[in-house]
Amino acid sequence: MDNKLPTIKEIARRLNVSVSTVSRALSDHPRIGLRTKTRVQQLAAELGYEPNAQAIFFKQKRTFVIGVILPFIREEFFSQAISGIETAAMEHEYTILFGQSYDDPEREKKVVEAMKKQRIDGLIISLSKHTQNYSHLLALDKYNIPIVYFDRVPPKEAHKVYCNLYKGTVEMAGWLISRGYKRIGLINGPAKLEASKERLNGYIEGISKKKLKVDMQLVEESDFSKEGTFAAMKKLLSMKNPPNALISFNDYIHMDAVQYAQMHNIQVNKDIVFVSYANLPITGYTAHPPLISIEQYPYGQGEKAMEMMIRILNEKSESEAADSNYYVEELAPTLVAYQQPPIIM
Amino acid sequence: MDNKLPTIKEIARRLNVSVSTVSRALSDHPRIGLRTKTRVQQLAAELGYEPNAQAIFFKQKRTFVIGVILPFIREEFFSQAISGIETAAMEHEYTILFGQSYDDPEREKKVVEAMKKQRIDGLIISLSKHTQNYSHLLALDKYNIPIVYFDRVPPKEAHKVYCNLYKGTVEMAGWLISRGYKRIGLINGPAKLEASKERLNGYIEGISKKKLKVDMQLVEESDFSKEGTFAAMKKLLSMKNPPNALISFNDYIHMDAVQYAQMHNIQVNKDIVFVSYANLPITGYTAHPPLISIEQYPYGQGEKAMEMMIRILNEKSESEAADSNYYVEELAPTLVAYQQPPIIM
DNA sequence: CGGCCCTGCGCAAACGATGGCACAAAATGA
DNA sequence: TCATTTTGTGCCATCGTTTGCGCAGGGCCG
Repeated sequence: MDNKLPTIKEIARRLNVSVSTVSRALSDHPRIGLRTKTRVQQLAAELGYEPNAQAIFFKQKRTFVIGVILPFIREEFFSQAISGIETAAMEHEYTILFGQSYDDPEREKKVVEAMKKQRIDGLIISLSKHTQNYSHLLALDKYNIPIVYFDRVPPKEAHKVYCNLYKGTVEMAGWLISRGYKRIGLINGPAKLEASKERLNGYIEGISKKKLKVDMQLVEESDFSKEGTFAAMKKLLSMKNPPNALISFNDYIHMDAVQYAQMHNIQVNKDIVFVSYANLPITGYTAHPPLISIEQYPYGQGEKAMEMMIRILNEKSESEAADSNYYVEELAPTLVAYQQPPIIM
Repeated sequence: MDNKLPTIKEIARRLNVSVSTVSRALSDHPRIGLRTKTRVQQLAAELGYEPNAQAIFFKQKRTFVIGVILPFIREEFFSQAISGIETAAMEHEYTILFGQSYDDPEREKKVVEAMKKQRIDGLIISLSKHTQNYSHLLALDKYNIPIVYFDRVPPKEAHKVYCNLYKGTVEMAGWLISRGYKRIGLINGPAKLEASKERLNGYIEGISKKKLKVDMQLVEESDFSKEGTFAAMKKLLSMKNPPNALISFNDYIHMDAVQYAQMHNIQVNKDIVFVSYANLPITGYTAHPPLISIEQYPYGQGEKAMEMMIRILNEKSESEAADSNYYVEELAPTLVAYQQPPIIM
């Protein structure tokens, strides 16, 4: 009944050697005699000894735990991202402490604090949409906990991995225009979000580049709710000259927009061509996936973020010295076509 | 540059008191004088002292970390489940160590071992589909790490939370039959899975109960791949007397089955009525969601699993004594109808 | 005024493992 | 044969925190 876990002490006691000898024998220290080493290792195996990581980490001031905070794991983008993170972590013997912000800065703060308490070695985070204040994240600095941002990254200097959606949007607009779609609508997110600005700027640049003029009436905002998207669609569809192509902020807005269009007898991808960001597998099951999508490589972003983190941690332990420069990895998004649209004009 | 984190020792040194006094002052011990207490607390606040959870947990042999292992976080069922788990955990100041098995027993084992190394306080797991050997999980017993199984639970005695899909399937078959659908197909998972057995037994019982005879030709298996499901569909549709209703193992198989049907000019939910398990939100965006679904409350299951875990941990610390009986929470699944089917006959 | 209790605090052990240093015994070299 | 090196092992401090116990000084009671 005395389920005493075997410790290094226990082994030492039984073998009548000191704990340090056992410690060294187990880590194959060259100064330990072969006989002793064998005896120790045998008994350890027999007892099923496993080092107490807690104790080691405590002494070494590392936990081999990386915190990961995402807005919503239920969004496929993020569930793929965390899979990339996890896989990279396992390869390097790190584990993942998980938390969601639900796009709520308060919750984000709480989660960050809980993780700080646990003394994670580093934090990988995709910011909540509404995070403006970074104090909870800056507080990690004091604890020497590096942060790698991914996907939803802050504008400031920092370690980060992200897709340049500005460029992607420019390309997407160009793609549509070159196929004859000149009235391109955009259902964007709330204007103050970085993610919205990127898309809008890309949209404007993409259209201007083709010598067309931008009609801001074709740009609407959604607050990401179905109602918000429906309202945006209503405005767009009630125009005298409605769009014949529509860029949606992401696949979720895309799906709601399609739903609205269908309810109003619009022929999806005929009357209006729908395109979107993300390229999530689920859209493949929907009746009308976006005609083209901007692939953002969530798995790859996650993987890269984790690898960046590990690089940072290794450098930190190598040299206490200055590491004042930041790693930035910008991925070029790719246009993925599900099917060819009719070329008009 | 000496970013020394404030420790209890540092405070003691500065205030010329002993560390124990500081420790007690911070935890509001009654034997510490008001003056000292205030001085300590003030300096602690000033230095931004935060207790090193690592150290405390190390001493107390608890980490306040619960491991969570899921097959695939990208399945919405599981992403909802982990949200329930996380929320319940936060309420009780626990954090979540996350890992996926990808339905691979080998990987599951690795993840379990990594978590054991981290000395999690408990493990919540939804088993990999193919896990037959429980040795890696039984090994946790030695470390006094309790396990709560959820959703995919083992047949043996254990702490568990799950939906009784046997009952759900009986109901679902009855529902179909009472609306005139008497040739009910079933695309099940591999026969050796517990989850498949439940469904099959429910299917048989549900049909027999209505005094109909079971036609095993209507039961096919899929290995969960699109190809597997397509093959199953092909067999079912090539029957002389094909089914007019189809139960799919889960929403993912359902979606593939619908896709196959559409490719073969079957009128979905007319020629054949499709029903499924899970009731995931994404199916709402598909062209043909299942007509009815068995709601399995993933969020609730997750929440309950975490609460059960906390109960177990609390009891363990209260009494070292026998806790030989297991908690089992069986949820009754609910039939959810998206739309009414035509009643035939 | 002596014994007793309360108040306020410090000492030190403990948690599990690591690693620098010391030291004895054995081996080597001159 | 003695000095020196090598080899194998033990001692002890350390990480940050908690906690049982001890002890001094003051107040109270009889």
